[in-house]
Amino acid sequence: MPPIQLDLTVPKSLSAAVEERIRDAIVNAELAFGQALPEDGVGLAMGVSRTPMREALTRLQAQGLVVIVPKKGTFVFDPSPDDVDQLAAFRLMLESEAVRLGLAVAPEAALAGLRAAQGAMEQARRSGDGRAYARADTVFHASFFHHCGNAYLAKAYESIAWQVAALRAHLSVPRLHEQDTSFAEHAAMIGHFAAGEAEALLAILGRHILRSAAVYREAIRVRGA
Amino acid sequence: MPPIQLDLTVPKSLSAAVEERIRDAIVNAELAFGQALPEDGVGLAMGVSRTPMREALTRLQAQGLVVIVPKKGTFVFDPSPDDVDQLAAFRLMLESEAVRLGLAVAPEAALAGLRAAQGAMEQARRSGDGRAYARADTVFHASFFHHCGNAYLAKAYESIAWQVAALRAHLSVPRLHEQDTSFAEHAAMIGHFAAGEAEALLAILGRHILRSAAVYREAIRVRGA
DNA sequence: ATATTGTACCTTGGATACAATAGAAGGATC
DNA sequence: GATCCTTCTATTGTATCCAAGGTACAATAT
Repeated sequence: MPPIQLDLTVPKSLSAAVEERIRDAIVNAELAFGQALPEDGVGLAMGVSRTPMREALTRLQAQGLVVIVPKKGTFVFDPSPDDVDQLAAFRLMLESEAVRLGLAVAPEAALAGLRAAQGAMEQARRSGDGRAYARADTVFHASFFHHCGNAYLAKAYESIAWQVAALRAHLSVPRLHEQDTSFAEHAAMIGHFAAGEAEALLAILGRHILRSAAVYREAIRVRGA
Repeated sequence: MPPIQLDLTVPKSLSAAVEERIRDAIVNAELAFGQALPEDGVGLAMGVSRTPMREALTRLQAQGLVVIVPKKGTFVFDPSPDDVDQLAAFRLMLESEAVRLGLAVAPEAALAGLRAAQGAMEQARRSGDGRAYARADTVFHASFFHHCGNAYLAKAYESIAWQVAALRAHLSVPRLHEQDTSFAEHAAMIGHFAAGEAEALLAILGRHILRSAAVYREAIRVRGA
């Protein structure tokens, strides 16, 4: 007899719910960079008290999404152009390693994840849903880490992935040309991954990441001026 | 008239103090792997209430030093042999990149840090202070990150450095031969760093890290049996 | 007019009380 | 004697209260 499998939505704690909600708000650009987040502001609006709110903010700080200034308050992170560059460089390092490990450890599983994400991206593109495209983009890159076999590497990526997603949401200029280039690059990466051609893949990945970083840096520079 | 400049030691928050204290206890092997840390246990012994204790534990979880199980309790992290391997592989990746960046960005400053740490190691070795040697060892490796010019890379290292230190303290067999090998390797790394010989340095670094990982893995395997 | 000071208000830091849940112990029943 | 059910305890999750630090603005003295 096959084992019974039931889906059970575990009642997540309030602090976890608040954390997710605020994170969504940040990565979906509902909250502006630098926006203040008083503990009794957002929390009371959701009907929770300051305690779970504080926990949520503490964890969000660990994810780099908010900055807590002692005795002053908590604010949505506000990256400088230099931050964007450093973030991209770090991301490129992590993702390159994840690609190499994934090819060595579980190429089939990783490839399946990549193709699923690509399918979602294609669908989003056809329906013109920019937000869905961005989500699928996030899933695509996360696939490398889900199958790299190193939990620490994956955790490190998690610690910056949300910041990257937030940058995408805040600063992406919805130019169709950009999306075309991006989509083509993803397809090319899948091809190289399937063929086991690590170096060719990494070359595209590097261009891919550094180009988007340049876009974000410019957007921040202009906005800051 | 020049502006008045006075040093004032800012009293750190209770939660920060508790966090440091518990972290010290873990990395100095005062607490065993898997040891339970109820919120009202350690906290009350230090005269603080559960609130700062909870905050401290939350942050320690982000540093990988404790594991919080919902509704069950908080426990000192308890790495498996596989964890040790993954941790070492991740650490090697981070540190290799830090070395490359350090050589490119601020070689003099990094070199000064390395030499200072080496001095401390030598002194600790002469006085036979194993704990001081371990601390200096930690400082040595941290030097690469303090001068790599990438805050995200440095932060990622921080998120695992304490775990590495804890492994050292819990599992290091104080064999003099090991310390001799370690000391010689550090010296060789400084030499290669000063000469700008990245590849030679990285070769030693790889051996250095993977060898200690092998020691820790074996120690955990034996203890677990 | 300007610099300083007093003050009100806002925000976080910490403590305590209460609610909810998981796990263990113990007893009753078959 | 084993098993199931109950109860009890230990621990975390959440709410609320008080204290302390920080900011901004108005009042005041020079």
